[in-house]
Amino acid sequence: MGRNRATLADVAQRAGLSKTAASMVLNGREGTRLSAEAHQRVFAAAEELGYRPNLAARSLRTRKTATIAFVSDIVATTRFAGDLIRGALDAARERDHVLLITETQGDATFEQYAIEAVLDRQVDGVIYAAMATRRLTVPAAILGGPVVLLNATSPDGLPSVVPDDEGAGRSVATALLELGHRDAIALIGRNRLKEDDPEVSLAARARLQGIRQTLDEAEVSLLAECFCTEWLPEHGYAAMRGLLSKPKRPSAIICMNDRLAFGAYQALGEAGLTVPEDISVISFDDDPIAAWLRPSLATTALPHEQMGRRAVELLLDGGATEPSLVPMPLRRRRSLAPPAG
Amino acid sequence: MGRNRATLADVAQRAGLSKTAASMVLNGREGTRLSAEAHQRVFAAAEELGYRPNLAARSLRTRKTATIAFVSDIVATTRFAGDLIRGALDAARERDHVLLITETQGDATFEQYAIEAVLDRQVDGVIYAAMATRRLTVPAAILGGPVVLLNATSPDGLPSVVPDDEGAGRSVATALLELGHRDAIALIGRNRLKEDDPEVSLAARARLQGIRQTLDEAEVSLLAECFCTEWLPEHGYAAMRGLLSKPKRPSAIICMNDRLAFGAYQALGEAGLTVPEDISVISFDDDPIAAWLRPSLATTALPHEQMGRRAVELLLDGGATEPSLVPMPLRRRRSLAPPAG
DNA sequence: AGTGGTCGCTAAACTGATTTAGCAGAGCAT
DNA sequence: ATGCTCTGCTAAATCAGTTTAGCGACCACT
Repeated sequence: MGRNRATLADVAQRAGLSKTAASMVLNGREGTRLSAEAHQRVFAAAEELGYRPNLAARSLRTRKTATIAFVSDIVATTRFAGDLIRGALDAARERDHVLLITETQGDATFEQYAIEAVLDRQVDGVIYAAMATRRLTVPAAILGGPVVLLNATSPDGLPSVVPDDEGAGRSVATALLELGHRDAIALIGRNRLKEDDPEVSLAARARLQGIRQTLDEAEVSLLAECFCTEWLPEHGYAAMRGLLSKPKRPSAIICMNDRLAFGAYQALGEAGLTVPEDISVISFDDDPIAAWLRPSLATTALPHEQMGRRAVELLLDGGATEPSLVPMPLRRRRSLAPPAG
Repeated sequence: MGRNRATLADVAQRAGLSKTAASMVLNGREGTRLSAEAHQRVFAAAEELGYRPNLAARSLRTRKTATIAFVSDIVATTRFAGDLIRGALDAARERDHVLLITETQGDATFEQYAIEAVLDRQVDGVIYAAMATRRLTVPAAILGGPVVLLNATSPDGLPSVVPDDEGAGRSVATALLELGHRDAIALIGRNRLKEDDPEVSLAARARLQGIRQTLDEAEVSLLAECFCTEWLPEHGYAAMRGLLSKPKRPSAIICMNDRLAFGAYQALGEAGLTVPEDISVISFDDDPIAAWLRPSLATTALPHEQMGRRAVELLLDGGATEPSLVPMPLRRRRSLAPPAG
């Protein structure tokens, strides 16, 4: 890989100058008194030789690698991981940095290994990412340098980037109120574990709080709240069937995420009910299936790409230490209508 | 990041030996004649100081970085990218390597930049990945070192890893034949562009070929073939409606991917038809939605994680130069049944 | 006694950059 | 002629490892 690349010494020699001179010219050092002609010669030589500095050598001296570690618990599970990475990648490229990616799989041994691997490579900073928004404690080993938490917060008061789930809760509730829904709004996806343990999820509690607050202000209370052990389609399906078996049929359903909503759609379809004429549905995440459903599902988007970007910006450009809340925009789609009759 | 780490010189000093001795002991060099006691002392000193070698310094000398570049066209678009990366990450970790990830976004400028960025960092090899299985030409710049194509092939005869789409086509057709489907099998997702231009897709042609071959051998011909401009749910929906409007109703549908199948499900649901009692459906990819659908969708899985793993193995351990075909296992699910009546 | 070999270890070179310290020559004033 | 400053540039140290070449002590053999 990249054998026989020209070195700085080659450039210097061709320009008839010292390595020192070449280095200074190429790095655009101010305050040096090299002649305009020397500049010319160095640039020309570098160009002709296709010179590119050896970053290993440079970072040995400067202790900068222009490399950021992206350490996450699980890369694969959700489609969103890719967006987080892509956003980070973009912002990193703009700053001439590159991303070293590792995965801990939530395993302490792997985490230890991952941290050592990136520290050994002298990364300039670490983005510690979680795939589900939650609270976590970062390993002490990485606290020696800049760290930003992505989709997570920590008790250490480290800079962090998280989605504004509470705001999303408010948007969702407001959207329904504006359409005239009031006393027949049901919620699918309550979950004690997610709501009560910040190390499992921060989203559940925040979303619920946003919804509650908005409804309270409008003096509306929920018709029903369904608990689900997981937020998967099958649970949404079961919850929706449960709701439909009750005497009072809801006019609108809020699902805690799009997969639950997908399950709810299935139950509604089987029951011969139409979205949104019979029942409106709104949800969270903006999973790709939301746009694919018929009718398309209104939801609040998790801005993963922006979050990844923001994390890199915080890491390299510095900035606020309080958690950086990224808004979750409401995607208005076909699944919303005023209540029937 | 990682300031005041102990250096090899520190270890050597504490052990009362030279840097040379310390280096040799820690690298487990054979043929050196250092005493057992010297070994002890070095290990002890390294342990006590928590010594970890500075990989920048090491790679300056050895020209090895234990780092692999993972260059892909698009990281985010599909959920599968994560699996590809995860597999690669796993295999890399097992070999004490780490992944440097960059994205070209299909843009020549970005690609140029990405390649330079990774070559500057002296990576030991490059995995050049495509998100849709296709043929491509790799930039000359990376040919100086080991390269493996992932989910792609190239005219240069570089080692590559691709899914066995033709085999998947055979599995799919065989599964239907075994259930007794014969003259009423329809296909959704023909697409001239994907089938004819290997730079767009290799999957479409291979899948089609596998299906055709198997059906031909059984002397069965397709009832209908629907062309779709894209492989998205809406196109599957439209195609399915088209099929249902014809006099002879199919007993089974093969969709070229799961998203098309999702659309087909929607159309079937609206038409009041039941899967699999009225019509069986089978497909390709094993997108997460396949398992979420009701009834769950039979499909052939794209083994992305295994592919990522295989790519790293090929790169580091060497191996066959002919394209490495990774089998696509058939996931038998609820959407299959013998033809009605 | 001289020679050769093995043992256990080290000094120094080397990798390719950055950075510090400083040198030669010109110009100017004293 | 001397001292001073400024200009334009360079030698050498440095970063933290790996690797080459070889040194001194000890032993065996002739």
